[in-house]
Amino acid sequence: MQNIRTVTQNFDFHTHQFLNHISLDCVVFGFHDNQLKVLLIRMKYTKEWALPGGFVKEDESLEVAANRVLKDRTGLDNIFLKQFKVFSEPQRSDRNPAVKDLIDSGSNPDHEWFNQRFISIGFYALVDFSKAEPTPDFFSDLCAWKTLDEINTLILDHSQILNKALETLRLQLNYQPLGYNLLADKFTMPELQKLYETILGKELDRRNFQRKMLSYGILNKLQERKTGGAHKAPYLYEFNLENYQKALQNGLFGGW
Amino acid sequence: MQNIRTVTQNFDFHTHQFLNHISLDCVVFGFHDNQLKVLLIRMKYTKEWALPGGFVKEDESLEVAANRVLKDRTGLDNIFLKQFKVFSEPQRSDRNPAVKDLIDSGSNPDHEWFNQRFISIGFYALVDFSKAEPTPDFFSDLCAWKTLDEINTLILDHSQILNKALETLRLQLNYQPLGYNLLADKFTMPELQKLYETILGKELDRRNFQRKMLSYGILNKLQERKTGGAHKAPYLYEFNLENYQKALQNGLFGGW
DNA sequence: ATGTTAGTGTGTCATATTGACGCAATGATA
DNA sequence: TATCATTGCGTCAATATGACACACTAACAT
Repeated sequence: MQNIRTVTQNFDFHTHQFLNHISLDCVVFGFHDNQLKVLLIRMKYTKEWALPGGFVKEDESLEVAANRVLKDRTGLDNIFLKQFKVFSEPQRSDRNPAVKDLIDSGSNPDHEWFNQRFISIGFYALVDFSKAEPTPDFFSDLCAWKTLDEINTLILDHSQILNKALETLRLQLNYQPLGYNLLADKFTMPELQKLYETILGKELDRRNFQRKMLSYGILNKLQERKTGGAHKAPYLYEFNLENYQKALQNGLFGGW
Repeated sequence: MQNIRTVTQNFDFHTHQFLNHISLDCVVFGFHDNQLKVLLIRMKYTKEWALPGGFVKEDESLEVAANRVLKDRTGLDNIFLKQFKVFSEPQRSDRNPAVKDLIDSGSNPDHEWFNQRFISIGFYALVDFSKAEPTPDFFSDLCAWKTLDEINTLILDHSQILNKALETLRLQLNYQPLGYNLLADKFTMPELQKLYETILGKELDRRNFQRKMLSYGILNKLQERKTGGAHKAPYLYEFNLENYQKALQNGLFGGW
């Protein structure tokens, strides 16, 4: 019987042609002022904006690593997180020439590391805007929420990652509930609708939205109303956690 | 102004605590005899069954690597491929004790490599069963199609990967067309329906299925009928490629 | 205090979609 | 030529959807 030595003796493990660098990038969504926001960091040296991210330790799963990164960036635990795509184009780590010069200059011993191709796992996260405390990391001097239209160029392929995250979120809206992780505990129907509209990028009929949303059975209507607004006080709702979880598992149906 | 050297001087790049091993695993689906089949390989040394997979070269994207792997396994180019999840649990590379002994024995210099945790990107692929030529790789002595109920234990967490692929496929069925990559050029409505039923794991009403499928406008009905069966000869259909592509892009609606 | 205004709660109605089923036609087999 | 399982094509009630009407109310300006 041949042993594993025989089997593998011709296989070229040790040339390092298969040693890849892994990172993860997080698209962190929050909802505030009836607007969808994304958490970004600004690089210390180049002042470019980027998605928060990090590396994966050898004893961590990606999910654990992403949670660690987001705990660092927001102070929050148990964030709603989902892998959505891996980005691995060989050119994805190519910087624009000006930035590359900056990095290569100063006889920096780490520029080799920086110029490697990283295979990056994209996560999107949904967090309660009001509870997050944006905190920069080792490479950045700023961490802040940005609305989508405030975001111009991002580092590397991060714009592409952001767009894909949005696209994924839009798709998921069609077969799973959303809102629990983005809204306060109590919220109004118009607030929930605005959230949906912002993500979908289109307006929805107020009355039909309510009908459909209620039909899912994931909301508890409260007696309380939200006062202080300039108009008729809307009722407050909360999610029915039990049914919400079930709906996450089993899926909803009907698109928007 | 601080330069990048200052920025990174305290960051521990070089401990290798961030050097991960990457692999990819493919769940290759085919359809034959009205049954869904999955392509598996059998390991030379341990005789365990596994999903076909491979490593990613430093100048390849994941997609290119997966195409390379599948070209090797099936002889086919331009296979329909989709990432669906990354598997990264630290224990995922732990083998069962008996197998581990086999691998560690024989003073095999590569057993360290084999016992590493690999972060593996899961792909699923849809291929025309009749055109694929299953071919084992360097580590395997057999490559063959298996129906789902013929599959028992797979190596490592490959069963989990397979299940997740199936689950993903089921979900995708709700918002994108399927069939072009799995069926022959011409096919009958009952064949298409069987495909859907097999993936969903439940039966569908023949007449309602046809109505819904036709409503998508992705089929061309041919004048030809399929003879040879023991009963009334069903019409043949082909996919309307233009509309099929559009539907892939824009999505369908309504679930099963 | 009163009217205005914009946002809210609730309901209606025509139309489209869905699920469940009927029935005649057909092609190999007995 | 009869049988039988399967196919093509259709019906109908129930349900879901999209578009819209109308009354209500909290804050604000006058």
